Amino acid sequence: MTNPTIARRRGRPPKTDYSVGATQGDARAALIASGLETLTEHGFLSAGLDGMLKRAGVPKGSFYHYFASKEAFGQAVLERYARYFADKLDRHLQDDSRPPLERVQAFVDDAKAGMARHDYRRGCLVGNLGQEAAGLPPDYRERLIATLADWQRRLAACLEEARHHGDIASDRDTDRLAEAFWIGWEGAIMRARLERSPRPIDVFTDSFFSGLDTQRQGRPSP
Amino acid sequence: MTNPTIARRRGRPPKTDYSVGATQGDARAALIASGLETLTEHGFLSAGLDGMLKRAGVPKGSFYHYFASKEAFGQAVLERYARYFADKLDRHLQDDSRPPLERVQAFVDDAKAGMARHDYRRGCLVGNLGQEAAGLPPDYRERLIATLADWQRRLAACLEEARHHGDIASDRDTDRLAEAFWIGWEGAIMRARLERSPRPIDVFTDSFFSGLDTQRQGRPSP
DNA sequence: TGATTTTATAGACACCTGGTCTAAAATCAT
DNA sequence: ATGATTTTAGACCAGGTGTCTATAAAATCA
Repeated sequence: MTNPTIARRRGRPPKTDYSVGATQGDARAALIASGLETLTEHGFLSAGLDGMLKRAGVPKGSFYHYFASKEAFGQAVLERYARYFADKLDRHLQDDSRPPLERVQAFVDDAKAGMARHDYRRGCLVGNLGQEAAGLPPDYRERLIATLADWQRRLAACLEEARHHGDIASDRDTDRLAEAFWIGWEGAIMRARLERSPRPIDVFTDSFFSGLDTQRQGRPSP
Repeated sequence: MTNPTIARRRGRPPKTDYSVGATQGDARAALIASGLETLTEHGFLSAGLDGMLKRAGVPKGSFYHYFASKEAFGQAVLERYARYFADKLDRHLQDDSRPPLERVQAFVDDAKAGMARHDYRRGCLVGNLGQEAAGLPPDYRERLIATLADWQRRLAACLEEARHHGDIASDRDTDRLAEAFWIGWEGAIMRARLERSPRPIDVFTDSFFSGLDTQRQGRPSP
């Protein structure tokens, strides 16, 4: 429990009590949680503040007390999403109780279950914002690129383990493989959402895994 | 040809000859061309009519003469894009002067050049709208799915040729390969736009081609 | 030719939504 | 009380979509 007799804070008390549930006492946290749901579903530009405020139970007037602007809010949400996702990745990819490639599959299954749980309405926030990048403030672009690079590093480390484990052909560049994974992943998430089906994710991951344990071949030359 | 014997109606005849690609006096064609540019860049929801009207040099009053609504306009643009893209696909994939897989690479190079020409600002309209599907009228979803299925058929036919040609392992399902291609393709286009670089497309296509000429292997079991 | 009918252009305007900001409310500290 | 601090209410304004009325253009009818 948090301190039972909370020292009453200065200032006007918040209208609603956020001490319930996961959003411990903080309208700001409630806003970010609400933003996560809305932004993964609708993206940034076409998402209205009103909906997120209502979902969080925070009055409109409060918004600019917690965030400088909608843009700043979006960045806060993105930051939180990146951390959440990186944690999920590590939880699976560093699970030493399984061989490396099984960990990757475990992550995929986890993500698939998450999409099904929300009826394929929510996508990847990075994918959503990436598609909107043209209309977003420039700092978003760097953040998105950096986030994908971060995920790529984490996956590459696991693939490198798999390579030493013999599950990936020794001449493959695991960093490039990880890069290819996230490129295709975003496409798969988008398509799964469009078709409201896990199939695109399966088709993509099957394709990815099937290309791992073979020596590199030539491609059609120009 | 257009129907030859039509009882001549009274009144000013409509300018319905929008078969000419150019914008010669045809406001409707100009609007769709303008919409193509804007929607491939910004998507549908966050694109304003005013910008497209201005770019087309057509006043607002004319817009609602040609289209019932922004939604109807978007569908017309999507339809045109789908045709344009399917034509480009066929032009490459049915080019009997080259072996099948080279045709695929030729298409990729064509698309890459197109992206570079527009400084990586424009993406794939299907990908853009797909990501926005949550906020779009329901008919869009079906259209988008159908369009991707159409592209998939065209590509699968070419891959099937490649299989008979010996460039794809005989036990591979070319339809599923084509499905995987378009899943990853949309991810690659999105990422290329984000990074303003052709690299994601290269990474993806390399990965795709390298997985073709090998027998199917097992994947990490569940 | 002039009247009539249909098509196309023109842009102002109504209406709504959405992001932003200022002033005030509600409480604690002195 | 007075002042400091935190939160909120609601006004404001910009921008978006869709509508409305007026007008020009192009063809046929009388």
